[in-house]
Amino acid sequence: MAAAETVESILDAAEQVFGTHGFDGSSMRMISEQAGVTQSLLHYHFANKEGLYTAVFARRSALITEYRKARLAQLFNGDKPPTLENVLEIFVTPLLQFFRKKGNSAFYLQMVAEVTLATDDRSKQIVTQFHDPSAVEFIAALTKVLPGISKEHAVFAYLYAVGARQQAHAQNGRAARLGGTRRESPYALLVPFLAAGIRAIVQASDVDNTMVGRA
Amino acid sequence: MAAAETVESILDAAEQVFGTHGFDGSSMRMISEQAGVTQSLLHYHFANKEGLYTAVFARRSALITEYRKARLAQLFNGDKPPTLENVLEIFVTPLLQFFRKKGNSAFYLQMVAEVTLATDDRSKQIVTQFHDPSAVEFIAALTKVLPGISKEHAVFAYLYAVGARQQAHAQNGRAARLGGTRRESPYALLVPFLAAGIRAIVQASDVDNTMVGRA
DNA sequence: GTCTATAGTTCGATAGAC
DNA sequence: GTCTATCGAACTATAGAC
Repeated sequence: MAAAETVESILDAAEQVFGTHGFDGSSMRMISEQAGVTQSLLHYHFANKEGLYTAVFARRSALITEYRKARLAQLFNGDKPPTLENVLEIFVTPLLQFFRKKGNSAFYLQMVAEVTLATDDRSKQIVTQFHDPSAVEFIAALTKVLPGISKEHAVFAYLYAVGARQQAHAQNGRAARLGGTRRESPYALLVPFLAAGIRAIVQASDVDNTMVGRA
Repeated sequence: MAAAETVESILDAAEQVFGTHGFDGSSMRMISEQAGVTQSLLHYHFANKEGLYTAVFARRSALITEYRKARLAQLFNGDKPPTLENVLEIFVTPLLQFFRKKGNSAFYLQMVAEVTLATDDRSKQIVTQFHDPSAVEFIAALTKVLPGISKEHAVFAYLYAVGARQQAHAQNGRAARLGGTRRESPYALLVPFLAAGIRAIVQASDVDNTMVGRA
């Protein structure tokens, strides 16, 4: 009956190993050793490697999506009219409170980056099931704070933001290599960067609409 | 003596397979079948899997870096003073002319995205050797067209741009899924988005400098 | 330079004891 | 629920013929 804790330990280990080496670079043996259990126990609880991989996303995504949804709802039900910056702050803030082990948030973000960029069916399925709901929320929020933006441009704005955020939290040491000293958080500039960039997209939308209106 | 053409065929096949399945998801067998040669021939020409992987980057990177370096030099030696938009256009333009087979540019960009986000030593080594030189060029160009920006902020601006561009050319179908109809190129909005975002970073730099001056 | 054949390792998954 | 033991497949790499 201590199985619940065992399952959590396995998921923690899987998160670390999958986040570090990717799906194909990770083996069930590596994960079982990291978790301190035998390999067959992984199959008992998660059937196969793909099931374990999916379970890592399933554990986090619902909580995170609901949390962000709640914060956006709170924002739009407040007294002051929400700004683009308010929405983007919810978007870029790392959600450390959902991780039991320090450092696992970086591993999970690495896993999200992998499936977001990959083209295979398994990755597409995971993004569709676990991450698109949150994306839809943010795209809707963007259209609320930016009435001039088109649906299609809001999608592009969201995807650009996803990409910039991925590089901001990349743990590969490239920023330090390119920039010498590394005193500043790459998050500090992200919100002003995204806000100005997305407002420029709105202007492009307006120009397009105007030209369509003329034609 | 037709070996040169054979080597190119192998590299084309490796580019496609590595770009589609990643380093660990690709096997020497898959690549040899795609190239229409035997597996041992891959070892004869490239010693091992890592050697073949590295060779794919080596074939493209020098040419691309030199091409961009030349276009930037041409830009800064022209009559008109270059704008941020001029620099960014060179940055976002896909370099189709360096690919023998149609579609391989997408595979190569996928490979670049993988090593740029990964944290293992092999990926770091490849980025350092083959992509950082081009990054240094762009960061220098940014500091030229934006005198107020700090070196560190220019690095962040460059990395944000890398991330946004990666999502813009992602071939995973997510934009279509989130945005309904897909009539517009995700590249069209990228330059105005990045230009406005980076100018916002410059303003943040100026504010920082002012505050440092006050303290 | 290109092939066939295979050695040696690691993998995902399962059977069965407790 | 967790373990030991192992099977069969797939992998990287190499030896050796031509």
